[in-house]
Amino acid sequence: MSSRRAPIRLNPKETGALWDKAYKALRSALLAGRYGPGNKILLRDTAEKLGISLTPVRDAVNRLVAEKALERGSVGQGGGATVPLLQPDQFIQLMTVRLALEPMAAAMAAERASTGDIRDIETELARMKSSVEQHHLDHYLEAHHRFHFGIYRLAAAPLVLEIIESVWLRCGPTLNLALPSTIPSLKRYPFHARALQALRERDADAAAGAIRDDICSAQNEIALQLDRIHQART
Amino acid sequence: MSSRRAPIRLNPKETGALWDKAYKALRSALLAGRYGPGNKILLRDTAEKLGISLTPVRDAVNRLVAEKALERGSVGQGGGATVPLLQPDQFIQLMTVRLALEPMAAAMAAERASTGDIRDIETELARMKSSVEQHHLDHYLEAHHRFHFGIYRLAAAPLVLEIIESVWLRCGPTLNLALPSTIPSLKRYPFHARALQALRERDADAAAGAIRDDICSAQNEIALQLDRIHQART
DNA sequence: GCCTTGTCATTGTTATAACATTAAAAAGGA
DNA sequence: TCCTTTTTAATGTTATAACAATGACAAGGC
Repeated sequence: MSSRRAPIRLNPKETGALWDKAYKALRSALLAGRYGPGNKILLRDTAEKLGISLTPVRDAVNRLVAEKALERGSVGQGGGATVPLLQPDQFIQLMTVRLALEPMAAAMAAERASTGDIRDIETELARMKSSVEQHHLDHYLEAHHRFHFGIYRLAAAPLVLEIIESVWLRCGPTLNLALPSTIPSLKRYPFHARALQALRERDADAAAGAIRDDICSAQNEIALQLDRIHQART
Repeated sequence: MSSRRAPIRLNPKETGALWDKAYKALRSALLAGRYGPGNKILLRDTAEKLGISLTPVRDAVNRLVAEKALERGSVGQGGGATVPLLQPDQFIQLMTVRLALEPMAAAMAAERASTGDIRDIETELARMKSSVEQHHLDHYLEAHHRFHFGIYRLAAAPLVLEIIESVWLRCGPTLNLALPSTIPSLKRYPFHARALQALRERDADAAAGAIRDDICSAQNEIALQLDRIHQART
């Protein structure tokens, strides 16, 4: 028998806890917009889809509920967790938090960005542009996410990054709900370009300003859509 | 056989989910400082103490881990969840987030505060003062909490309030660790008084400034203590 | 003596089954 | 026909037992 060290994994992919697998599956489905606001998530359904038992799925859903990415319905037939549809004023509140945190993170990033870092951000911006031109909504959203977080990561403040991410997770589905009707045009390209330029110049104030304007612009655009949706549901 | 209906509750108080009972028990123990950083929480121990089974305790612990109020150890003998002891730089990051959110909330509060609201805040400030004079650390912490959140609640932005609260929950145990050695003097009384005065005058900028200075002052004071603690543990 | 190695106790994880609860469908009566 | 009551099926919750992983400790070889 070989030494006990060398923890050979006969089944390398099967490492890790099952609830984590369920958590990641649900989380990425949420971020990718595969679930829209109001969609129900049933424990038994999900467990069967993933080929595991109730318990780890329940753990994963509970965790997402704790992070406010999901809401729990009551038990019984109408049970299940649902993706929350934010009220317009709740949406504004989350955007207000973004407005407080993200410009700050961008400013911190501008003070530390290396040339290589900036090249990565450029890549994402280019990807956003081409995704829009080819009407690839999914690619656009993904690149948009990576553009923003590529910048914030440079702030070298992982806890701040994590809090920003949790706010994105909460607005995400609502944003995606309102987005398809308004084709993601290049309307906000100037803001992103300004942010990138500010990074190049190590100009903290300009970086913060560009991100602030970007968020404000998005907020105005989406809030209108949201109001319309909520009126229609009355 | 009697009817299956008639959901008579022999034990009316025992309604509600068990995991919620466990969650509240652990959370309030944390906020009260009964657990300090580094303390371990074992599932089977806690389950036995509360007289329930493993599952709901596990749910509660997992939720607190999701909220970052606890950290999970690995499985096995050394398992269990532990109350995190923040590294100095992590502490700074959380304070940075507070610095971004709380002055903003205070500014919003100043624009809406009614006379009755302000009277409530005054009460808490007086309570803080007398608690310090009588060296009642617990009372001081409680009043301090209520003073701040009494203000932020006036911003009428419950989601923002909730995010601020989650940051407090994360810094809480670490703050309590460093606090006993530095008697909570009246050093920061002027900041609190300035905040109150700004509320009276409906001066948003002044309110934000007072809260900002208060947080900065606390950050400087505690960061020093934290550094000392971490050096001692090396 | 010291290092390896096997065994064991401890503890989180998962699966399964019994339970409780709820909403919707079905049945019955005015 | 409509309202009330009963039933039923769907679904989250909890308990329990089997499982897996990890660290500690003791036994044995160099």
